[in-house]
Amino acid sequence: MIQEYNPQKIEPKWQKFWEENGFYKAEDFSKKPKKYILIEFPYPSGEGLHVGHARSYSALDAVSRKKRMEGFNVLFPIGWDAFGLPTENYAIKTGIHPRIATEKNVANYKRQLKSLGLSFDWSREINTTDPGYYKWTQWIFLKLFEKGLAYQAEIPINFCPACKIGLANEEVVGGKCERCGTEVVKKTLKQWMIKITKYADRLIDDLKEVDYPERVKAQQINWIGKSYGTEIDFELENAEERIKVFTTRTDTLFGVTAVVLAPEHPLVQKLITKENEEKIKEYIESAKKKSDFEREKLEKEKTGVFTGSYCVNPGNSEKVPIWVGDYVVATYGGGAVMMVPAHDYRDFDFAKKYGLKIKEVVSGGAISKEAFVDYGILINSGEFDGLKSEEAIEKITKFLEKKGLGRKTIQYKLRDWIFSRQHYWGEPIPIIHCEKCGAVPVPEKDLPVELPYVEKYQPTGTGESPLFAISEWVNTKCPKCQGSAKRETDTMPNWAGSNWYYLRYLDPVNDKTLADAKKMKYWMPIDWYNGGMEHTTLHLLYSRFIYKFLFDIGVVPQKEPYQKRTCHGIILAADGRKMSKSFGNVINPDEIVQKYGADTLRLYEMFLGPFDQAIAWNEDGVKGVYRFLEKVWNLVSECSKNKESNQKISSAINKLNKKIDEDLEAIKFNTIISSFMEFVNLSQDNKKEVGRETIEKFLILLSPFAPHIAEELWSQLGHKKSIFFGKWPKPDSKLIKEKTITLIIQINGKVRDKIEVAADISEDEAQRLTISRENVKKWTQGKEIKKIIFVPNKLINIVVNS
RNA sequence: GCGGGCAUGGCGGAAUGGCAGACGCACUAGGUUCAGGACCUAGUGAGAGCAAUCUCGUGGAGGUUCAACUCCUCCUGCCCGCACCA
Repeated sequence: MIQEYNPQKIEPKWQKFWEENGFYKAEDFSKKPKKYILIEFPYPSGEGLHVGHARSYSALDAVSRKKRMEGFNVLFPIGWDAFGLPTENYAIKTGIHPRIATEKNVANYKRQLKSLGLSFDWSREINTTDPGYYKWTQWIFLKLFEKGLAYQAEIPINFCPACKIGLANEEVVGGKCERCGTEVVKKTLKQWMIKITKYADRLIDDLKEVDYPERVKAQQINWIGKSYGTEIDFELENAEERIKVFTTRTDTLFGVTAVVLAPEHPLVQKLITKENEEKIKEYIESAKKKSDFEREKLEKEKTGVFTGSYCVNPGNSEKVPIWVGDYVVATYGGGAVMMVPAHDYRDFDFAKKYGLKIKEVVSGGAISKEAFVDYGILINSGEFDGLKSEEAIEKITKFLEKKGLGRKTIQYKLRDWIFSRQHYWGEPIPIIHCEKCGAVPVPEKDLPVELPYVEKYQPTGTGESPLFAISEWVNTKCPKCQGSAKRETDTMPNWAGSNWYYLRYLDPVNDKTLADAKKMKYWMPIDWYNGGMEHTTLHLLYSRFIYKFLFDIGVVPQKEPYQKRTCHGIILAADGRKMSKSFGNVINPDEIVQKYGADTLRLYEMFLGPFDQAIAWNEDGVKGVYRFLEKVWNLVSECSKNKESNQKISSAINKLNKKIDEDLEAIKFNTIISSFMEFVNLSQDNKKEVGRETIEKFLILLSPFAPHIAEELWSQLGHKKSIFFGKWPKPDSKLIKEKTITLIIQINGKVRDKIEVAADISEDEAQRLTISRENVKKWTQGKEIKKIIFVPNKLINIVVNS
């Protein structure tokens, strides 16, 4: 059997063998306990698989393989999130139809994934662009519509002038389009919106029930941005309407010296007085032209204009001027704030700039210099003087409630989800617009509304979807009145398909329902979901919301889809930058597989460093792992004829066994790989003492991580059945215990000596041995021994006077 | 500003409060080789010493403890997310 380790030869052989024998098929309703292990399905881009994909897939593949060997019925599926902009942009550039491009890219990804020996259940492969799939994406939309959670609104949206598309807030990064980097502008369009805000509280509260990393929970909570406060009504001097402001600092009500409205506030037009009219209209126009990003850039330079009108402070009935300022966010808290310059930094700046009054109402600061924003004792606040801020908030709110001019309320930063995209390559929104009946849902029996296959999928440039130009598709009949009507031409964002894809894996070809209820009951929830940190406030939040909605309408069995979430760190190029074509620093996994083999790539990616940490690629490190596999190969050939292991080796293999069990649950793949290396190093130094049984156990332990070499050596050892039919061993704690240990001797906590002693040495015996040592005497001579601390199996510490 | 996290050799990193630097890379010396590479052996935190051994050492300053990379307080620097959110 001695031949050289040649991964190129053995890997394709076993990949074929595993696939042909259906090793990875998950069995519905199996009596074995189930494990649903999920990776975020990839977007099949033209660039091909990234080594970052390989990192998380290899790790979760190891988890899946190990769980199977432990007797679980494992579902580890794969599919394609294929709708969306990158493919459409690629198609526009190259003239290749997005459908063709997708097919090509999927085929390439598939080849690459298979070359890594990942144990996906390919029989459940899904693709979000299949009509049979997006039928159910559309069905979910109809349900949202039916329950009043999908609605249309004429709103100013973020618009990318390059992609010619509306963007959700989440897709705007630093004022720029997430995809192409162009500066985003405002444009008012009629958009489909989804009421995710209705689920804000539950999205926060139910985080208690799931096992997510702390930072993921914190980020979601922060994103939803729940804050408790008071809504206060400021009555107008000359009109019926009231200006409603939101504040968390109700205690500062008596310090209000102006009310500031966002330029978009609906009352602005009404409040403009004749003498100020021109100035204000000009100001509002210029504010509207500015993008959000520009507004943010000018953060320090606050601008505004006085409307000429006044309102009344409900606390002290003072007359308060009304201003317009673009630092007030239109979409939060009603787009109006009460300005308290003495106790808010922003208001302080604004008041200084325009010479507004600064009135101190909370003592403790030096308001002539800067705003005092901490809590304190109230002053200049009439009957509330002397109260602490906390009490004052309560009492002033009650006071306002009595007068009908204020109430406790809660505000969220989270906004409703803009669900329309003016693009071709997405799921058509299943709505028909009828002049008589309005927006009419496409009847369920007519789903899917198929995306027409056309030659012209370029953006129209007017902000309309390319579908708008396809008249034979657009013109249809109203399902209600049979009159002529037009189809909705916007498509869904690509989050739509990924909202629920994990359910489709359970029942990928069902055309009666999105997935059979019994199957969902068997498989859900997902036991372990790994993905990128960048999806925390996007896909992860959206899909939790959709799952909750599906739960509410009785489709899915629980409130939360993902029991445990982990996040992988991204892989950077060797130069520490992001891997990017433009930097020319991209590592293609194909090259590594060709040069070193899939097992090397898999182990290296796990060995790199902590799984959740961003880390730079290092080709020299790859070589180190390859050397390790060569050592494994040689070790197995050399030790296969040995009979039994000595005590040291059998202790080591059991320790390794235990270490893998523990570290896998703790997501510490890097230390698992180093433990394998340690064991091999030890075995190399004790070749004659490594018995056949130990070698076989070692191969079983290695098999989830480096499946090809393990399977090959297993078969070379004469086994007829695959190593993956082998049972995962349990560490034997009796064997782990060594007969002798190295007892550390400390004097005053410093290591001064070591002795080999029996592992079960008694405290008295250890003391006796220790005290008689020359090295110890040297340190204790002439000193009083105050205390001796004995830690069994570890150390003895002698405390002396210093 | 708010939230989350991190700081350990030349590098990536390891250490249930109990031998700091496992494992890998790089490097040095020797062996092997026609050569390059690969491989084998030994060494590799800093300083002192022929050596045994000793001193210092986990961003900084304190504290708790017989014992601190680990726990607590403060500070500094860096990374990630959010951000004129009232």
